Amino acid sequence: MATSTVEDYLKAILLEEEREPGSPVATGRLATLLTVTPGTVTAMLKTLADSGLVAYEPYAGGLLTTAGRQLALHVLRRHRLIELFLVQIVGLDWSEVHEEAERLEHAVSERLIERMDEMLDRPAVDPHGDPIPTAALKVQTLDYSTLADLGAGEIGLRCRVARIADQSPEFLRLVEKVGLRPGRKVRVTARDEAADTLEIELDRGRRASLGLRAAGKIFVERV
Amino acid sequence: MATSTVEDYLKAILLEEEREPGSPVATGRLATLLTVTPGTVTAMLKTLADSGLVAYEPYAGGLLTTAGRQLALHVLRRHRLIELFLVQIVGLDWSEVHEEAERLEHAVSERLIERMDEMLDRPAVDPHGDPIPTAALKVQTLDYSTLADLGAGEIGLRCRVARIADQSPEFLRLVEKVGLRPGRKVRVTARDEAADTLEIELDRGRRASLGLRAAGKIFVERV
DNA sequence: CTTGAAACTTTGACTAATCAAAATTCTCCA
DNA sequence: TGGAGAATTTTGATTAGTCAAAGTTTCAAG
Repeated sequence: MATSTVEDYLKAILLEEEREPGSPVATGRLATLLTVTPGTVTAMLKTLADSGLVAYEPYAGGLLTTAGRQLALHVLRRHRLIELFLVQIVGLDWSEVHEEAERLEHAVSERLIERMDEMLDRPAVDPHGDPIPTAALKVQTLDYSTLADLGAGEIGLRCRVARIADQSPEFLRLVEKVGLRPGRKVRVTARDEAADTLEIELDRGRRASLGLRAAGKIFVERV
Repeated sequence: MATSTVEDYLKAILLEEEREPGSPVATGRLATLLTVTPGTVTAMLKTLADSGLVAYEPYAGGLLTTAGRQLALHVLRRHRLIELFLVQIVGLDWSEVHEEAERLEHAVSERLIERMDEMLDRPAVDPHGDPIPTAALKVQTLDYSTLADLGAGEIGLRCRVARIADQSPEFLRLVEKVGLRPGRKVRVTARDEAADTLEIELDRGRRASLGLRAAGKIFVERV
C-alpha cells in the first residue's frame, strides 16, 4: 500500500503533467506544490522510481509510469468524489471542501467511495467542474476555453461557466461573489487591454469586471 | 497537533480505563489492543507522559491526565459520530463502519463533525448503542445490565437491546442474524448453566439460544 | 523468604519523511 | 565558448514510530 505521502506526490505529478503534457515535472515545481524542500523531492522521486511509479531523470524531473498514473487517478477520483459528496450531501461550502478532501482522500475505503459514487448518481464532474475519473480510471477530457481566451473576436458570445481552475478558498469566494459558479451563464461585453480587464455580464443583466489573470482560470463552454 | 498514532493510544487508554475505572492501563494490554510490541508501548507512554497527556508509572501502566482525557474524548466523539453518519446517511452496514471510522476519525475537520452532528440531530448513541460524547465532551453514563446478568431471578422480563459491547464484524453479524440489534425487544426464557447457554425470545415469538459469553456483551434495558 | 515465570523496560537498529547547507550540473547570455 | 546564476542533487542530521532481543522488575507460590 502506498503511504499518503506517496499518494500526494503522485497526484501532484499527475496534475502537473496535465498542464504540460509529455514534459517531465521539475523537482522545484513539486517542491513548491507540496511545500517541501527540493532535496526532499529528489529523494522521493528516487524512491518512487524504485517502486516503478515514476520515470525519473536526474536534472530533468519525473513522469508517471502506467502504474503510477493508475494510482494517481485513483487518488484523484477519491478526491473529487469526496468534494462533490461534501457539497451535495453534507451541504458544506464548495470553497472549503478542497482542504477537507485533501485529508479524507487517504482515509476512505473503496467500499465507501463506491457508495458515494452511487449516491451521487455516477457524477461526471466535481463542484469546480473538474472531471471525476470513472471506477475504471477513465477521464473524460473536456475542451473548454477560458474567459480570457474569449473576448478577442468573440465579444458578446453567450457562454456557460464550466470549470474553475483554482481551488484556493480566496479565489472561490471571489468567484462566488461575482456569480461565476459552474453552470452560470456569462457573456464577455468588452476587453480592455490597457487596464488588463474584462467586462462581463451575468444572468439578469448583472455586470462585473475581472482581471485577465483571474479570467484565465474560468473555463467556459459556448451555448 | 496530536498525530493519529497518539490519538489511537489515547483512545485505547480511555476505553480501557472505562472497563476498570481508576486502575492504570497495563503496557501489555495496550500492546495487544494496538498490535504493537510492549517495548513500543513503553516508549510511547513516556512521550505521552512528557506531553502531559498520560500519567505513567513504570511497571504499573498509564492513566489519562485531564488533558489526555479531553483529547481522547474528542477522538471518541468523532469516531462514534462517523459510525452513525455512515449507517444513517450513507447506508453502510453497521458491521463494517467501525474500521472505516477508525481511519476517518483522524482526518475529519471540526467543521465536518459539527455538520454531521447537526444532520443526525445531535444523536446520543452510535449504531452499537455506545454513547457519543457531546461537543462539550460530556459523556452520558448508561447503566444497563447484560443479557447474561439477567436470567438469574429475572426470567421472562421484557427488555430492549441497548448496546452491543463488541465491534468485531463477526460478532455483529451474529447479532444481526439472531436479531438483537439495538432497539429490539428481547426476553430471556431460560438459563442452562450446564450447557452455558441462554434461551431467548425475540419479537414475533422468534426464539434463539446464545452462549453466556456472547450474552455478556449484549446490554439491555428493562421496559 | 526465595525463586522463577511473566510482565515490563532498555538497547540498538531500522524505515519513512523531512530539512539545511554544501556540492554539482545545467543553461543561457555576453 | 566560458562563466554566472539558477536549479538540482548530495550529504549529514533529525523526528516519529516501530521491532527484536537482552536485561530488569514484580509477584505469587512454595
